Amino acid sequence: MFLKGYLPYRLNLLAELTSENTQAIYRRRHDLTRPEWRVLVNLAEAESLTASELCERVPAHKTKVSRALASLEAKGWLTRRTDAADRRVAHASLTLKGRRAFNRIRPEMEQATEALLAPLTPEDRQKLDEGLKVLERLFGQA
Amino acid sequence: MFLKGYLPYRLNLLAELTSENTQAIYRRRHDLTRPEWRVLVNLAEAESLTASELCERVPAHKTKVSRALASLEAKGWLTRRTDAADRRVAHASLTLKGRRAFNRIRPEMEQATEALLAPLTPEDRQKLDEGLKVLERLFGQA
DNA sequence: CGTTGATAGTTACATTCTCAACTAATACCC
DNA sequence: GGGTATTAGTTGAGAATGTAACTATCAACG
Repeated sequence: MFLKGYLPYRLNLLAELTSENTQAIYRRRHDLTRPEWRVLVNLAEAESLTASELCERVPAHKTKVSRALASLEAKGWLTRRTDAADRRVAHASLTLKGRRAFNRIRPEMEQATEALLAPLTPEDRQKLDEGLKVLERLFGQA
Repeated sequence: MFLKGYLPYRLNLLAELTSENTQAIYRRRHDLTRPEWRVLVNLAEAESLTASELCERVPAHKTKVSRALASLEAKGWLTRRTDAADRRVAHASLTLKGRRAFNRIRPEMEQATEALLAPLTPEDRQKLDEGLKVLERLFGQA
């Protein structure tokens, strides 16, 4: 069958299957969209970021980032202060509440992924990683 | 950084990057959604399929398949006839017009993917394929 | 038969995404 | 400086998606 050997199809399908468990965690259990979750992760690792910087890192379109920031701000998980030198720019950083939320969610996410990959041998994991690295190099993500 | 080594993130990102070119083809150039495109492919390879069969093969939720079928039928690319024995069931099959459309789009899709992967050596491709197969076996898709 | 429960597929509603237009602030350049 | 073009970020309209409810048909069991 055509699609079965077709790279974009294979990747999309595997991405969906792999994301099912983890999505359930941030969506259902913590009421976050994927952009919100990713913004949270990036802010947790960066002290403070502007919307543009988040667009690059997430990565996502600016409208998604903008709405994710607004939603997380409404939750009280982050605050924004406008840059003194360039008043178009706002620096977002997690509040204590946001940091705690991340620290609660992160291990749940890691556990879910580890549970999913539990049946894989170290050799399998190695092969998987190498395969993905091929593409990451291709896209300059490596 | 946490996400960079995180499998669901890596897969989703690679899937998105890989799909960009090909999506542009079926979306912009041929005005098809992804479910529509996948239904088209599956019907092109199967003579005739019910909505349920398509749900399994695409794979997709029945609402997506239902809408894709309705849309492709409106385009005149497929017809449906209700099963004689079970009148809940409808068998969809491509019209000549639908078949021709698929034959037009398919090589464009293959070319786009091949262009994307052109920089990869045979060893790279081998590694990529093996990595994906690890996951496909995990999910029983192999 | 007739009631109850399952199944195939569609429809409705709420959420999310995409894309374009918009506002506000800054940079460029004569 | 004053006009024009860029840039940061937000908002709005329409498409696509997810979830649940719905219709129609069939199966099972008394």
